[in-house]
Amino acid sequence: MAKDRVDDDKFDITKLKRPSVTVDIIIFSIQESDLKILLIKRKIEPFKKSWALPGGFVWFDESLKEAAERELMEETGVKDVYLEQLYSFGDVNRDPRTRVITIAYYALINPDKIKLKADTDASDVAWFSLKNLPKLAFDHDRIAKYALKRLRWKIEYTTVAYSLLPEKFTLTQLQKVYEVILDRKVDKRNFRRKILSLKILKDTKEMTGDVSHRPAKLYSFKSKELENIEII
Amino acid sequence: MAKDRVDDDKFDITKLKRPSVTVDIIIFSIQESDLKILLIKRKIEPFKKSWALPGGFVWFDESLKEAAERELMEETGVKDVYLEQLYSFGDVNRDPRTRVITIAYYALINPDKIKLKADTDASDVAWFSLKNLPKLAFDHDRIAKYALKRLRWKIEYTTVAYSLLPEKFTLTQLQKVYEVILDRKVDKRNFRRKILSLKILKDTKEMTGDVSHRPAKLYSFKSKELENIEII
DNA sequence: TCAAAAGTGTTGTGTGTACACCCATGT
DNA sequence: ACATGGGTGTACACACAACACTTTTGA
Repeated sequence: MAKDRVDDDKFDITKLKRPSVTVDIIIFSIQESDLKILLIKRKIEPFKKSWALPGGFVWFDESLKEAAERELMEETGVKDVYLEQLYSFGDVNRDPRTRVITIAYYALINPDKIKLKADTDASDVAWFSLKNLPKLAFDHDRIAKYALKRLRWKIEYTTVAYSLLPEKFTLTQLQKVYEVILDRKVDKRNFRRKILSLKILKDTKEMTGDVSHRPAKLYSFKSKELENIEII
Repeated sequence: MAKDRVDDDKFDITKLKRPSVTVDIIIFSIQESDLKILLIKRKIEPFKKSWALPGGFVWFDESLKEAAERELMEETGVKDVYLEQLYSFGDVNRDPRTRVITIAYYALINPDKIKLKADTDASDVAWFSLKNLPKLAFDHDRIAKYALKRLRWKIEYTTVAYSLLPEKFTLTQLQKVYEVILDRKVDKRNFRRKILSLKILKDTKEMTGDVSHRPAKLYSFKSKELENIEII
């Protein structure tokens, strides 16, 4: 056993038969009070006409994160959004063509940026509610499920919620983000007391206008650094 | 942008210039009341004679986890231990030879299994305290640091501690696991009250013998399934 | 004046934290 | 008898959960 220890160094690493490496991205956003992800309809086999996560090969001269950023830009036209590595999936037969290992990322996009989706062809790119996903290509169901699990954790224990909201937002909007992601109602008074006690919000001194009910205060996050705090 | 969407399908994926893929493993165990990891001294360039994490190439016909299990077996002779994917590291120049993406795993080994290390050559495989790590090869410092962070989180919020202990253990041993990993003292009475209230331990009705002080009750975990509970 | 969302407090319950002494055993 | 780790309870502070009505605006 010990003798195999340096096996790696015995290979000519330029000749070894190598798996392919891709990145796939789960792009989350909140639209119509619902949590959605972006999917793409495949045009070729395998899984032709199935919906799949956006993704593609990692180039030889770009890092994993750069590959994910590039894919994100290609699919949505957005950049500088929250993007975090999720997990790597490497089962031998997850792609029927050949051995493909994928590094999954997830992105959070706020409504200000989403307008850009208009320039994609609506018939083969679409947002789907997580409550109503079609059967996805490859092992993408599993990946999407895992991403949702991570997002739920992340929103409870960090300040990522800012990535899903516009710069300025009301406490009710913030609460809705929590309710939609966690898929449960949250008590308004307790939520407000808790979130304000964390001192992570800044009162912008502005109010919502043009609403046919009482205007609400607008807040923004003091910091866009991701902080680890128990939020809810 | 949208037109690039199916770039992946335009490549002949058997010919694309591909990064190499390895797995590296951070193998944790508690020895001499200290948290240690297993390192290997490199015999060839680059980083010849530096200490590095055990690892090696992912074969074409094995999953990522199988590759990690194989490496673990090769280095330590153990199997059926706690093994979890940590993160994937893919900076372009992390290996000076060529493009190498590594999927890092971490393993937790209990003292019952560790005897096996004897059959490795002591001069090029060794356990190092995390408080006293040498400078590691490649980006392995960063990987080890990240693994420790994950382990700290994991032990606070799940029942993984069982993986670092023998089948039967005393409450003091369990507490020591927490203290060593979290690197802080824990109050004995509060710890015991908390851990017993979680109902995850079973009283084996046995006691430690042959100790020159009052014997202690031996406990075991009711379940070896990993449970997500706030432990401490 | 109505509809719609904004905003606001109190109380009970449970949980975390701080803290010190006696017990059982082997040498 | 002494050294060593095993084992136990209480009090206070704080956080969480449950719960309903008044306010402000536009239509």
